Amino acid sequence: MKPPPALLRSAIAVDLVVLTISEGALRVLLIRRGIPPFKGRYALPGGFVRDGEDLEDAAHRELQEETGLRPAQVGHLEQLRTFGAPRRDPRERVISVAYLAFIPNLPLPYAGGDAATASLEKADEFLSERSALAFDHHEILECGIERARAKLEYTPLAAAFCPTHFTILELRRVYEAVWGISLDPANFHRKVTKSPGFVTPTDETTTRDGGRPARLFVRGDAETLHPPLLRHGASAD
Amino acid sequence: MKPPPALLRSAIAVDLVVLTISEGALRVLLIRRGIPPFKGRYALPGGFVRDGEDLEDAAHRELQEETGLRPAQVGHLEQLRTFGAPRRDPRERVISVAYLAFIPNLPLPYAGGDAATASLEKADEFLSERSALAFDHHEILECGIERARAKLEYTPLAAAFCPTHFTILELRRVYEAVWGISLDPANFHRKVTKSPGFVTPTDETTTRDGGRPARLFVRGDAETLHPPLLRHGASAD
DNA sequence: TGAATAGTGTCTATGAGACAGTATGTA
DNA sequence: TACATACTGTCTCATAGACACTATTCA
Repeated sequence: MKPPPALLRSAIAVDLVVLTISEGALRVLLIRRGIPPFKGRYALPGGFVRDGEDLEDAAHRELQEETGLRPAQVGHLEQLRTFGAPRRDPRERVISVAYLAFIPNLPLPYAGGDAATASLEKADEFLSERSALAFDHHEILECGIERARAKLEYTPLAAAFCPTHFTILELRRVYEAVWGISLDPANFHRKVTKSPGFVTPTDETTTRDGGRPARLFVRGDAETLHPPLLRHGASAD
Repeated sequence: MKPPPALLRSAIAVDLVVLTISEGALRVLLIRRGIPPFKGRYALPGGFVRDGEDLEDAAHRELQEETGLRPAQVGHLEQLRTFGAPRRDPRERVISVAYLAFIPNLPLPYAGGDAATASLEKADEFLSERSALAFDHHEILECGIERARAKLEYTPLAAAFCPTHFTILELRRVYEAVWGISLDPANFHRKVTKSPGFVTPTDETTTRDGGRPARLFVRGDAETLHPPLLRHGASAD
């Protein structure tokens, strides 16, 4: 008789890929590690799940600890994937449930607590440098950005990067930053305003983007776009 | 000073949503539980991750234990989502990483070991009966089937339900079973054969589906379909 | 006035869907 | 021969993309 194989009992973490648009670029929230391993290296924010705490609650708690954002201020939060390779943390085995968050371009309320070293960095710089991040965080970041790019195709979640009232130009800038391409303003305008449930017009306008006053919209109630807004054929910038 | 909150240490499980097509219907592999809790109820196959074992390896191991299928015989395996609500298992907290598998319509080699009670059941029957499954397995099943339906739209993974050599009719039957609709044979044929990397023709034909001999195809090398094959407009059966 | 953006019109190319029609096997 | 399925042709409609054009603000 073989002895039964030892079952795993492990710590559970949540890691966060927090994305936002600022200065026309897709940015990701990173912290600089103050302790080994990977001391001084950038890493995704995250932490351990507590006894009795739901996974998504843990993600919201960590997000609030790092950014000060309460759940209602987060544009979108979804589970991304779970990373659990045996040696992904050199100290001990950790199963990490990664979450993906979209937040509007806000002045972050504070950078207190663990977050004294948190900053928003350009996503493409960390995508191209494979070993700039601690642990397996490069793989998690890749996974999160690819998910974000795909979600913009078939959901109206681009609006999660915008303030509650936004113009079509501001929405287009989200697509251009996330996909890294430029889109035709006229066709984009028609597509978005004609897509049922994508955006809802208000009777307000703004001139904050310059030029002729633009109508302000709020998020629609659709969960998916039919038909989708495909990046495939779009012209590279 | 508050005491630091207790961190979670927990068992890690993998649960499997194993889908296949047989007799024209989408079916899911279920086991009948022999022990409490939920004794006698249907459940998704699954088990605990071992010390030092990778998550995907654990999924393959469980799949082989339940079905006898070696990794190479599995059409497709991907991580689905992680379920970790505090009371999802009434005995103790378990974090379960769910996987989704597509397997061809094979006579399952054996039903030994844990799998003495395993069977392939019609998916839609268990989708509509919310409390027919143990634990939160109904939610996991819903998640898996929705993922499968979506994946057929923008990937060539329908072929993962087929034997290595298949006809366009057989591929269409996969779509019809998973989406629960009927598709126009002529348009489907053109769409699939013209979509780059979806299927690769061989020089063999078969008459196993009746009628004029049909060309046999093998899976192409594309990972995604451009443009996708959308279920949106398709006519309900 | 010119520069900038908003928003509409319109032409073309592409693909989906409906469905007719031809090809080639089995019973 | 009847039939079943394979596959192609063709028509119509919807949408994407290119791009011209008008509208409305600010400097």
